[in-house]
Amino acid sequence: MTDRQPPRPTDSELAILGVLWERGPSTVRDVHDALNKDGATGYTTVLKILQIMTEKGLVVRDETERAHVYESRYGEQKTQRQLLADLAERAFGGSATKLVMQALSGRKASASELTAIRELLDTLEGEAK
Amino acid sequence: MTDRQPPRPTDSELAILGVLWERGPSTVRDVHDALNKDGATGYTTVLKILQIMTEKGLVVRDETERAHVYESRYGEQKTQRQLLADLAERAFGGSATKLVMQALSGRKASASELTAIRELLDTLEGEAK
DNA sequence: ACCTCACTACGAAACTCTTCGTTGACATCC
DNA sequence: GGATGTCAACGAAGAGTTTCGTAGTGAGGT
Repeated sequence: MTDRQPPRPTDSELAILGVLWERGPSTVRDVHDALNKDGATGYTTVLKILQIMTEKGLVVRDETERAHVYESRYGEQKTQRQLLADLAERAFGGSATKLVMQALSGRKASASELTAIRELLDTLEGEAK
Repeated sequence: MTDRQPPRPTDSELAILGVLWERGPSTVRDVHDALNKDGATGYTTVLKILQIMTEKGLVVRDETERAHVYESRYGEQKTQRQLLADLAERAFGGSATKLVMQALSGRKASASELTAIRELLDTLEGEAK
């Protein structure tokens, strides 16, 4: 028991997680306001999803104040890696390398982005074995 | 109208698409048998999902024979890129570069894999005006 | 004390996904 | 030509997701 691996977040959950990562611990109203800059989602809808996410263990809730404060339980990078590993497994036959190469060739990257990736490669190659 | 962009395949649909990509056009029985090497999925379940995928436009169906023959409508790479673009949008703030870098640092790659990626980078950088 | 506002909780409705049992059509084999 | 087996189609059940209306509770102002 202790801590199982987190479940895959749905689309709405991911949108909320994005706000929590950006803002840090937030109330329902905070999240709702941040989300409604573009899309329109009802206040109770956000609340409900946050409640479900609490049950799932995706977020933790601080109930000491009247307006409960929610915080993402897992960091942005950890969640992103989880999602990538999941996608690699489901759609790339488990090969993260194939995923990377497809992602690279699938879009135009600017020269500076390519340089950044190349530097990352240098670092990885340096520490590999 | 004409042709809209394909919907995101679900997990089961992706498993079936994997078989179709590997085998080429196949009957329901073909897919079911290929899938049941490891997991256990009922025949009618595979049939039902293929019917739904036909409605969605993810596969095309040849009904000339008694045993209908299904074929993936979109290529493996196209679908993979679609999924990656989707994930980048939903979880990486639209930045495919962040996705790539996260995927690279999130796992150990062998030296040969790193080399392959580096070569791809060279190609991309060459043609990036 | 009372009114009003903000907040959480509850639950229902609509929708999708996954699964499979059943049915009816069709072909093939004695 | 009747039995057997394979096939697509239909429908339904159960779980999960997303949405929101309504109710209840508490806090703060007048």
